[in-house]
Amino acid sequence: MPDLSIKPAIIADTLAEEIIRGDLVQGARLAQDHIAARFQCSHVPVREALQRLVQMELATAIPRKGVRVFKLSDQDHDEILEMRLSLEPLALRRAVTRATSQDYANMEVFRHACDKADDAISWERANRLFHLAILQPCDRPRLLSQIEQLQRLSAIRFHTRWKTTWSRTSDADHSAILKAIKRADEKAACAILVRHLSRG
Amino acid sequence: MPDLSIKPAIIADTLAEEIIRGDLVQGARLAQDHIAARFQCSHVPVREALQRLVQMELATAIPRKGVRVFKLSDQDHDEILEMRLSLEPLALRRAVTRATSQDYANMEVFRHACDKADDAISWERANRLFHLAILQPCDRPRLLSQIEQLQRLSAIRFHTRWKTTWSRTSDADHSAILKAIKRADEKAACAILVRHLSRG
DNA sequence: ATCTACATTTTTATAGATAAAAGTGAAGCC
DNA sequence: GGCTTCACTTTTATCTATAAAAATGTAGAT
Repeated sequence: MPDLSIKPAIIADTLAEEIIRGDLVQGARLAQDHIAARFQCSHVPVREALQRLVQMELATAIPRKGVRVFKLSDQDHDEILEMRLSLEPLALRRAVTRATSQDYANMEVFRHACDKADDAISWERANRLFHLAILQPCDRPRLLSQIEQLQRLSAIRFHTRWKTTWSRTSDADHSAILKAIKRADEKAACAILVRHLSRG
Repeated sequence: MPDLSIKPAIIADTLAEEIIRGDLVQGARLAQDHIAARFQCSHVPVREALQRLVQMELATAIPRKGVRVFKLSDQDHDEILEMRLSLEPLALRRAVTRATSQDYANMEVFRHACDKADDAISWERANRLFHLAILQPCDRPRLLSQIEQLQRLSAIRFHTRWKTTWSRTSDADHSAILKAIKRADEKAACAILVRHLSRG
């Protein structure tokens, strides 16, 4: 969770969500003055916000030429998937052995939110939170935040591709993963997760 | 490679190296005015430089309280090693199948630099470049930069622990890895790398 | 009509000034 | 003596202004 007491954090947070959703089109220019006017501040905090977006890989900066919304190529997507397939099982194995009933409850919340979602945007958000929730108990902060970043990038792709054709479905994989986690079956949980992500 | 035409990049780059080497002690305060005076600029570019350090995980920021040099715990080290053991083989497998003779030559340069190094700092630098060089041909930019970050953090630990007791040695693992890469033996290359990293 | 050179405009990068929050320390009180 | 309060200092966060670089558009030449 970013700190929202500081302007750059607020601005970066807002823009990040818009980029993920596809409200800001890939390659679009992010001009300092324009954003400053929108958030009613000078462009100094905007510069810091843009830097945060660059660090999240949601934007690309070219010195003295400005920053643009990140363009996600097919090759980027392959790489991201590969990294997720490597890191998420790593986190999941640890999470399975450490999860408490409180953690289970938390996972269920987002599984439910996925199934109940009735538009692509809210489904994707819930999905992302679910996939993070099942890994949360792993107790590896930097592993989690790296995965979170990859999941955000995956979300961009989802929105650009299936935003319009999305339709509500109950996700069988999600419940299967949850069941495996609850019976502390790392092997099964990881296997299903890997299959689930590969289909993405 | 960071762009050095812009002040925040220059400042961040310099401070990063100092943090890695341990010149800046863990937990030490990074005050804007002080750094601004040192680099003869206002504190606006300093703020951006500090943000970059935070993004590299070389520093920790607390809003309205300032930023301090990152403190690396034993648990952090475990996590970093775990991630490296997961990501570096992933990169290495791809690198092995893609490496050209030009790449081999590049790897040799840094292997040599390691063996020739006669102080801990230059050895560590060469070592880091070697470990990156063997993965470079993988053609996965974000995987590489993530690994680079983890290697930087490993370097901090090296310097805090073995800076004083370091003595020159020829690294058998390094040449074994290179040989395996040159005969396109992914399995062996990964196995040696994993063992090599685990001994840390 | 197209290209080049130059002037104009726009945008980024940095400086300097100001506001606001946090830290510091001394005086007074229990 | 130790604790609290309040003024003072320091430091962070933000704004406004300026410098510098890039983009844009126009006029003139071929």
